[in-house]
Amino acid sequence: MEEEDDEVCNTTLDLGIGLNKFMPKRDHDRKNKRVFFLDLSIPLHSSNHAIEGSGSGFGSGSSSLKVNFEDDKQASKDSVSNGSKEDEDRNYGRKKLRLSKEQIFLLEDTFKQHTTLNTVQKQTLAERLNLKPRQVEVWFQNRRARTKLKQTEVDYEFLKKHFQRLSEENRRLNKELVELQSAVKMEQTPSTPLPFFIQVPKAAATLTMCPSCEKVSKSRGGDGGKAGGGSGHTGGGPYT
DNA sequence: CCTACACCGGGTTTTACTTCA
DNA sequence: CCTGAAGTAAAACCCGGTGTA
Repeated sequence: MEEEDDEVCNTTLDLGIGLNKFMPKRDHDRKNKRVFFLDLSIPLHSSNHAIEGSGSGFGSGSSSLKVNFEDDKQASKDSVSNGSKEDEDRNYGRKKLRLSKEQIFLLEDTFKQHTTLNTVQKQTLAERLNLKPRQVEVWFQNRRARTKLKQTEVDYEFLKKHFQRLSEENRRLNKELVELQSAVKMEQTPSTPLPFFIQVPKAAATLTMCPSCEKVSKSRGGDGGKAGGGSGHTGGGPYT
């Protein structure tokens, strides 16, 4: 609604060639309206503004906040045209406005209080910032997008670390599992020293298992159940 | 139900500015 | 120091979806 007022009733006189920066292309395209402009806008950097008050009284309608754009050179340069020939020469087409520190301060302050604005709040804030409601609206949209992106990055980092912890835990548990399986295997091969004491039945002592092929066979009396060394199976050298 | 409108999120384009070779 | 290419942040825009009167 306020957009319509902004654009249809816009009194901007634009001498540039191409799209008027005060007429969002979106609405122009969509509604195909013919709009005439006579720019009577007040320059942002008129004189000696300053943020008076924190802006916390936003929306109350009794705010005394004023904005100083003077010490922000870029804002002065790029904000709403002051009607000079220089600006007119540069302002045709899409021109990106650089918001001043003071404007951003108030916008951020308002954003902290509420991340979305109703029509009245938007209008009020736009007036206090000497911006168009559409600009305030766009700023809030972009600000929400930035917040969401930042939150996504935070979430990603958290999940990444969580994944690393779980991977580490998984590795540790796998290692433990292998060790336990190995211990169980050793339990079945009494010829090798066990990591813990197990009383082996005498009958079992007569059995030997090749460590490589895991073939269990009855040992001959003379060898005394010697199965270690890994070479017993292949013959090896004569024991002395 | 249909329509017009406002608003929003997501994505893209454009521009101002910074960094660096 | 100057300059131009590359990178970045953010303003502006587009489009589709949704809620509401």
